[in-house]
Amino acid sequence: MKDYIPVLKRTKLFSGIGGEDILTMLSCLGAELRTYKKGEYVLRQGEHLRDIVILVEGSLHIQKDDYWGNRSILRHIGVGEIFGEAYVAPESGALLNDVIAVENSVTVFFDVKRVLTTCTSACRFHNTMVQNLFFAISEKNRSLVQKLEHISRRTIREKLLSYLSEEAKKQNSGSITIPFNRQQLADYLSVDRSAMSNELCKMRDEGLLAFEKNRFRLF
Amino acid sequence: MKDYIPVLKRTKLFSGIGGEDILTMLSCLGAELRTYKKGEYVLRQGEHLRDIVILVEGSLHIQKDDYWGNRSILRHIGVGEIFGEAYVAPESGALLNDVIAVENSVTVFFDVKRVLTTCTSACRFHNTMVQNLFFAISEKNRSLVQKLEHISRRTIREKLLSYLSEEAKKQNSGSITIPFNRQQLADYLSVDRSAMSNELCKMRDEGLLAFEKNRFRLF
DNA sequence: GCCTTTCTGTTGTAAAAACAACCGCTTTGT
DNA sequence: ACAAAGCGGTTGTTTTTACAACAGAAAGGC
Repeated sequence: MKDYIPVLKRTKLFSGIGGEDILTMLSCLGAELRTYKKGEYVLRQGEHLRDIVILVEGSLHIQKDDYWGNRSILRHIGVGEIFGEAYVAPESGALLNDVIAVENSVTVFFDVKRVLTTCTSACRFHNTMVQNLFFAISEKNRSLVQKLEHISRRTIREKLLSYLSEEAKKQNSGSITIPFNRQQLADYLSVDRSAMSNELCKMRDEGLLAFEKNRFRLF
Repeated sequence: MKDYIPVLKRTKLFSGIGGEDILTMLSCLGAELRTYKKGEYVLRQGEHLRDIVILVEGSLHIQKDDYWGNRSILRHIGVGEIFGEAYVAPESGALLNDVIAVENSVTVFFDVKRVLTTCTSACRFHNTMVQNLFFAISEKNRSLVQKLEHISRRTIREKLLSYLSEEAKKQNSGSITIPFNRQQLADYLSVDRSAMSNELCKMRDEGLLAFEKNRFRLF
């Protein structure tokens, strides 16, 4: 667990809390390290979640497969990101999505309800943590709205441009790397892969962008 | 302001707080009542928000119009619902959407940062309120995910069924009333109104559902 | 009551997406 | 090194959607 303190320190959840204190809190909160091989499930749709999870190594996809095997990718989780916060509230029902390891990954689980429900004076970081949680989920909320904006576009081209230009803004560069291959990007944008591939090549031929694998450059 | 205490008391934000205490808190937080006529803007895209807002009368739409006048409705806000929570975090940027009064409406604005940033021992409800805020935004997060699920469907029919059946589940009945007219529903689901109208009638003819105005019954 | 505006459904056409099948290249595993 | 699996691009066909234009019904204003 100690190895990951530097990562944890940089997460939104532990913002403003020192490394020493994090270690104390983790044990107090019953933190648990779990490892996954590529392709393994971290969480499954329908489960009830009692913990909040931080990814400390690897990468994950939050996704959903329907009856016919059509996959929809809700979001990509990178190192240092939190997930599961939306299901910590008492009335929140079962998980709506699967969480799956895209590569070998390591997570930290811990029972955030202890923070939320125990006497608030028990630990001086309770308040900080609740507030951090609030900011984290607030940010996730805004990013979901932005994803809705991409998906709401009517054509594949518009969806691509909406997504790629937001990534460019986030990464502060016209040259970006995305965490998806073609199929995954299509599943993320809810379009057909071949149609999307086609559109990408048209856009490239028109001089709108260039790409190689998962690196894109916008002009 | 007093007139709306019963409404406020039933909101998620003041859950677990008595009417008397709410009144005290409101003045302490600089709560402000604002009224809007049908069609007026409550908030505008690009603004920076310092307050959290509760709708106590009427109804609102959170929406966005692009350069060409295409409207996209993000969500409908009913009496007792909170909005703006996602923009209270310090690093959250400008508002991504407009908020507009669908009918004559009344809101309560108040500076929630006072709760989040002042010494937490100043008021015994600070912690309750931060926690309530957290649960509220957590629920909104889940509902955004569900909306993404509707929009992610590939055909208009699937989008309609996804949306309507979720409403039926929420309203716990096969017979539901939606807060949208046809154009608004189309803007909510990001499809063309006439195509949607067409599809609805086809579905009716096939015996999948029945409707009259904004009332729908699923079979 | 009458006029105007808004709302909903209808139709036809053009554009776009989904779907399916296939190919060559790369990566992976043994 | 070889076979198998995965990935990305291409093409043709079918389905679906967007778009535009219009008409009748309903609602709202004066």
